[in-house]
Amino acid sequence: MRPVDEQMARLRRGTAEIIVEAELIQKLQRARATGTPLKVKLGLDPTAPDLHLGHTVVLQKLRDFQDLGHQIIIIIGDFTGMIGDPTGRSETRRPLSWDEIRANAETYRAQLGKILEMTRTRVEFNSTWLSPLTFEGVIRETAHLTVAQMLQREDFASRYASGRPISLHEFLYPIAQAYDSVALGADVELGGTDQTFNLLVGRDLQRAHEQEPQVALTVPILEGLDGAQKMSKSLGNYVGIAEPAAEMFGKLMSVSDTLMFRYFELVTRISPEEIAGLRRLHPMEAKKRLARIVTAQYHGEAAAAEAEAEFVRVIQNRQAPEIIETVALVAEGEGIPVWKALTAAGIASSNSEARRKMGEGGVRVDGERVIDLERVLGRGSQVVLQLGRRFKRVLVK
RNA sequence: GGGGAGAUACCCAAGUGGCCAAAGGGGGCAGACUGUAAAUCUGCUGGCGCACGCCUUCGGGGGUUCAAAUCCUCCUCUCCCCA
Repeated sequence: MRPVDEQMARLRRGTAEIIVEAELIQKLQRARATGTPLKVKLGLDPTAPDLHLGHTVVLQKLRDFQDLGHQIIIIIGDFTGMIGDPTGRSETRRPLSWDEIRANAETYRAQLGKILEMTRTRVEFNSTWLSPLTFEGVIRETAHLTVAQMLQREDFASRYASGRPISLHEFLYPIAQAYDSVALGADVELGGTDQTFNLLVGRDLQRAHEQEPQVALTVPILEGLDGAQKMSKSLGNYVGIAEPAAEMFGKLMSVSDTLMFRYFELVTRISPEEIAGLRRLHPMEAKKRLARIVTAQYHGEAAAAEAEAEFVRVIQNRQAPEIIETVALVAEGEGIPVWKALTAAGIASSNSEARRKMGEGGVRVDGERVIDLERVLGRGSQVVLQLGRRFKRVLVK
């Protein structure tokens, strides 16, 4: 195991907060002296198995621990998933079936492999120890925490203050997560800064069980493509790591200049010095580098290069994409009206929208703007339909 | 247990019998300008072969009325105050 100083240097990078840093140093020292790796835990929600760049921030930190020779443990929160981490919006979720959980876990495994070394990664389901907890057991655990403690959580406090509902079971989420730490005897738990409270409850509960409290290590929350809210699938402002290369590249190019450097910092492994250098480039060039690096990370260099070429072609040079999906449509009589073709090809979500967009000048047929609602695509014609950034090649039969 | 307030479209929020497919804002989409950035400006933002027409939508059911988001009634959910 590397010297503690060296380990700490790596672990501190890109970290938001380490609670308590001195304790982490102590743990590392002991681990090194006894040759016992630390147990480092990260919980994942089983309901949304599509990882996005937001997840990669914490996963890369987990990888750091792994590289430093520690035991990393992924907890699939199949049990806690039934509760749903309190966000104010989410209600109690529909419990997932075992098959769904298994399927999601497999999806995870495949995606996690892009960042972690899966052969050295322990994966656990928290239903293993949470399901057998009796009501009596739950009472015993909840008795260790107080309502005042729960209200320290910002989300609860603000909802309580503004009169929005807090379901009782929502209190149980942090407790269940904390119990995971107890069950594992975790030394460190990772999470985004929004997890700080939950991680701290873990410390409290471990103390109550006379375990050495875990160190809570948090990483910054990555802003989504909108640059404002946190990246999340439900907000639709995310870049999934399993997305096609071209899409990934395009999404990253649409990020704001400010956000771009945030992404350089949190999503790539580039050193601060290099990032400083990139600031001197034309922002567009720098952004292409970002898109290229990230895309290559998940799709390989070749695919990233191709994605960039496509970007230049379609977006910068305003040409039609290299590959456009072809849709065959059935003509009615002489042909099919453009607006109807737009809907049928799945470019517009309704006929009304298609007509509307035509009127607004947002529709092109073979690159030529078409506003006339009467315009018909004749039988046997083959054209490229375009609404904004959506392209489809249409074959009228 | 008692009293009060509330539930409106993706979100916030106005509307308290017809002029309401429902103000305004946010978000989103499209266009202009660009570097598919940001900022700005413009248009649109329930569906229907498009029709000052029809259908669906103001928490859910039932009712009053020529006409209901608006009135009555029951139900479900939420918040506040008192106990």
